[in-house]
Amino acid sequence: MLVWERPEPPNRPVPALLNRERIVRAAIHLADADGLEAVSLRKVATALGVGPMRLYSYIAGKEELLDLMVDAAYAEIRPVGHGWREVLRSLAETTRQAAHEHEWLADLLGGRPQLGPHVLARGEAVVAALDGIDVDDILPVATAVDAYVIGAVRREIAERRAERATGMDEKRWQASLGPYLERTFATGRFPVLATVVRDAAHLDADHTFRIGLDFLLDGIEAHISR
Amino acid sequence: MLVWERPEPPNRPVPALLNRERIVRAAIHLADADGLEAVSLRKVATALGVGPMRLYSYIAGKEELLDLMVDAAYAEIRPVGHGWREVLRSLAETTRQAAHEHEWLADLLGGRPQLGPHVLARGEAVVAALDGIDVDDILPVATAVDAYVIGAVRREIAERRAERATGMDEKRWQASLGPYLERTFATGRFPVLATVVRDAAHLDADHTFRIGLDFLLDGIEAHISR
DNA sequence: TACTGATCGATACACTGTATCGTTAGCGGC
DNA sequence: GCCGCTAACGATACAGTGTATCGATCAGTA
Repeated sequence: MLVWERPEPPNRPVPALLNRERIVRAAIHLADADGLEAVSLRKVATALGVGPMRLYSYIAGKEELLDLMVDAAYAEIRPVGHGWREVLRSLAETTRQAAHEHEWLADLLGGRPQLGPHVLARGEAVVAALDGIDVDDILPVATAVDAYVIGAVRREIAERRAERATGMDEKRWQASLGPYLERTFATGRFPVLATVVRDAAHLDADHTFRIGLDFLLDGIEAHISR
Repeated sequence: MLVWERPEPPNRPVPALLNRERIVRAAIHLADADGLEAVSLRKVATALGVGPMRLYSYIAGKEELLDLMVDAAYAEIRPVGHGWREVLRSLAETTRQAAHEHEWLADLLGGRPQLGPHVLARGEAVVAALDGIDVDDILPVATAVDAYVIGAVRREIAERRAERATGMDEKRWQASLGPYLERTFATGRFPVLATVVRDAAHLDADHTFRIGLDFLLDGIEAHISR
C-alpha cells in the first residue's frame, strides 16, 4: 500500500509528539539549509529529539520521506490566470519558483512518479483550467509542459551550483563560460561551438527559461487552435 | 582542475592494468545490470581486481566517476539528418534511446553541467547542423530541446520503473492507472482529473514523447521562420 | 492485580565514500 | 653494481548511511 492512502498510526494516548507533517517539515528544513545529501533519517530524527527507528512508524523508508517532501513542496504550486496559455505559463513559472526556493526539489523532479495529494490537486487545478481544450489533448499538453519545466529547472539549478562552486558570479561565469571552456575552445576541437558560444548574445536564466517555454506554448497553440 | 583536461597519471613502467576507460566501463557495466545505486567505488574496484583506493589516482571522487559515465554514454549520441528540424528531432530521439539503453542515465541527466569531450562534440555536431539559423537563436533552441528531452525521459523512466515494481505490464498499468489511482479517484476529490484520465485516449510512451517534441519543434519553426 | 499486546528505541549489521600513512617498487646518480 | 630518493600503492580506519532485530516498556483489559 502506498504512503498516500496508508493512514498514520493511531494517536498514542499521550498526545503524539510526532507525525508525518512534523517529520517532513524537519527534513525540508535540513534540505533547504544544506542540500538533499544533508537529509538522513538520523539527522531528521535527531532534529525531532527521537531515535532514528521512530520514523519507521510513519514512513516505510527514506524514499517515502523524499516523496512526502516533494508532495509538500507541490502544495505551494497552484497555477493561476485565465485561459489555457496563462494557466500553463503560471504552472511552469510557479513550479520553477518552488525549485528556486527549494533547490533540492530539482534533484527529485522527475525521479519518481508523483502521486501525492498535493501533486494530484495541482493536476486537478490545471486540468480544470484547460476545459476549453479537446479532452484528448489535455494530458499530452500538460505532460509536455511538465517535461520541459523539469529539464529546464534541473539544468538551471545544476549550473547555478557549479557557478557557486567556482565562486564566480553569474556575469563573470557566463562571460568566460568558465576558464575550462576557454581553454578547451582554445584547442580548436570545437570550432563551430566555440564561435557560437563566444559570439552569440547570452541570455540570463529567466530569459532562457521563458524563451523555451514560449516555443512550447506557441507549438501547443498552433495545435489546439487547428 | 576538471577531469576533462587533467591528464591521466603517466603510464607505470609495467603496462598499467588500469585506466579511466576501464574504470568507467566497469562502472557502466554495474549500472546497466543493477542500476546506479549498485555503483560503488568498492564494487567497481573489486570488478577490476584492485583495492578501492587505486581508483583515486584516476578520479577525484565518485562524482567524477559519474560525470565520466555520462560523458561515455553521450559518445553514442550523434544527431543525423538534413535540416534543422530533422537534426533536432534526431538529437532528441538518440538521447532518449541512450537513456533507454542505460536507464541510470536518466538519474544523472541534468544533475550536473556536462562539459565532457563527448558532450561538447555532440554540441558541436548540433550547432554545425543548425548553421542556417540566426546565431542568437541557436543556443536557446538547442537548450530548449535538451530541457524537454531531459524532463520527458526522466518521467518516462520513472514511470517504467514504477510499472516494473508493480509487476504489471504497460497495458494493464495504463488501463487502470494503478489500483491506487482508481481508489483515489473513487473518493471524488479530483473529479475533473479523474474524468480526463478515465475518458481521454491514452498514448504510449513513444507517442507521448513525440507529440510533446512536435509541439516544441513547431514553436521553434514559427520563431525562426519569422 | 495480573496479563497481553502494541509500541518503543538501543544495538547491530552491512555498506558507503574517502583520509591517512606505512610499505613497496622502480629509477637516476654515484 | 649499489644506494637513496620519490612516487605509487593499498591496508586500515573513520565517520556516516539505511534499516533489521529484539528485548524492554507501557497502556488497556479481564
